[in-house]
Amino acid sequence: MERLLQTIKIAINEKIYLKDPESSDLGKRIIEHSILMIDDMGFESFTFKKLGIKIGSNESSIYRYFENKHKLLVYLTSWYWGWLEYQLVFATNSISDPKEKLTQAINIVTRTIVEDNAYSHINEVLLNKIVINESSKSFLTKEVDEENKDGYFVIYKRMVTRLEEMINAVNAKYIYPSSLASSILEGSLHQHFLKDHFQTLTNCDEENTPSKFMLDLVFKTIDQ
Amino acid sequence: MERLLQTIKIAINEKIYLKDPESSDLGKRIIEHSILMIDDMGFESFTFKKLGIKIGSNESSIYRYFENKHKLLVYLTSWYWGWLEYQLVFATNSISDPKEKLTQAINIVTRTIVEDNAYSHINEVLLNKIVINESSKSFLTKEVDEENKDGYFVIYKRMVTRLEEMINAVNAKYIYPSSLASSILEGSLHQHFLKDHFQTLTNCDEENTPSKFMLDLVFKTIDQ
DNA sequence: AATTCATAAAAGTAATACTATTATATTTGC
DNA sequence: GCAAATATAATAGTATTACTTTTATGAATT
Repeated sequence: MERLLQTIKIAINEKIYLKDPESSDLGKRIIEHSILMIDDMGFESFTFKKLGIKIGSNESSIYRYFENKHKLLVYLTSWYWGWLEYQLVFATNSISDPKEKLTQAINIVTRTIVEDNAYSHINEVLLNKIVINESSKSFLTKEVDEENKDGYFVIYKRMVTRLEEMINAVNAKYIYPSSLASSILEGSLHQHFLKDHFQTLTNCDEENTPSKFMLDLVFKTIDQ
Repeated sequence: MERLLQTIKIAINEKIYLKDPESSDLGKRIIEHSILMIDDMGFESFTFKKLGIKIGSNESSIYRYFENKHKLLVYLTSWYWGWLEYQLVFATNSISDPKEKLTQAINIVTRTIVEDNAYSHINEVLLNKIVINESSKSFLTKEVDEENKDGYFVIYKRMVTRLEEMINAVNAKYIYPSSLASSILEGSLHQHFLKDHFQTLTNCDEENTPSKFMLDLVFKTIDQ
């Protein structure tokens, strides 16, 4: 993406980490290799001990950055949504026609991520895969209400609100704008998952992308 | 529900368990109390050791029924979908008008579950809560393809196919019937979750139910 | 040169997720 | 009615996880 992004830091709620991983070389290596390892072995098998061995550091040093692996997952997904939000705003800001704006927004948030080298230590393609496969686990917990109160999910919620406002701008009479907005995000992640693992449960593939499915669904729903 | 259900056993793929929990009193207590405990403490905190203590049995005895707690979760969700499938077929079988049939189907699969005493040891209300809060964890794993090949998710897939066929019967020209069908199931679980934890991300509540949202979405999408 | 700070190393703890072995109680088949 | 088979319970043990604590070391700062 734009060079501009290289100078912009995605602001993550400070409660999620103990020490900002962007503030040191070790912190960046934690982020870089946790993405590679979670993608490779899945969140359940991933441990701080294994990560420590991989980055030639000690388990206890990683614990100075994140209380536990759940918080690391919350951090990674927050970063992803922050990164995507930036692209959403950047790409839609100058569009005045509400339909065109919403179309572009849906394209951005539902597309398959391709290489982006704005942040050298973060592989956005793999991070997108992690969001598809693991991010539900960040909020499907008994602690969700408490963590929500502490602002762990603000960026995600802001994304939904942005989409909701764009839906409203197209059709102010539609009575489920936030349900539709949240469905665009979760639904497209789910269709991406299905196309990789349950092809019989989706019509989405390389040609009929989740983006096309969602655009068709959204505009038929609100545009009448 | 109907008494009929009391005599019908929901058939679960035998690979999911080591010994059929329906075949013994201990097995039924395992199912009964695992539902109560997973609802109460969440899947992460739930262990076979704690379950053993609760039912006055031993951890090792539970391991003779299920290899691990993941398989127990797959069993519980499969049972739920089998139970819901039965209600879906029962309630829509005699309807000939395609639109009315699909309407009824969506109502059944998206509604809030209320008490049902057909199976004395299974609390369907709590099981529905578990499906909302935990069932994604049954397929968001590194083993999903292997388990899918072994038929762990057949009942769920059959449900999606049934909905897909009903969508086709209303509009054979719609090109995303299975994506829409899978979105009805996952999307409604997600809206139920949001209404309990993230009210700002949904318009659904007791009045504007997920069923109404889904009916509106589906018919606007395919009915034109 | 002294202090502080970040990281590393090592050791320890409680719990988890099992497995294995043996004992006991119950059921069933002849 | 008894032996054999089966189910369950009890006990103990293992490797790993998810941490915490303490101490050491080196690097940067004052």
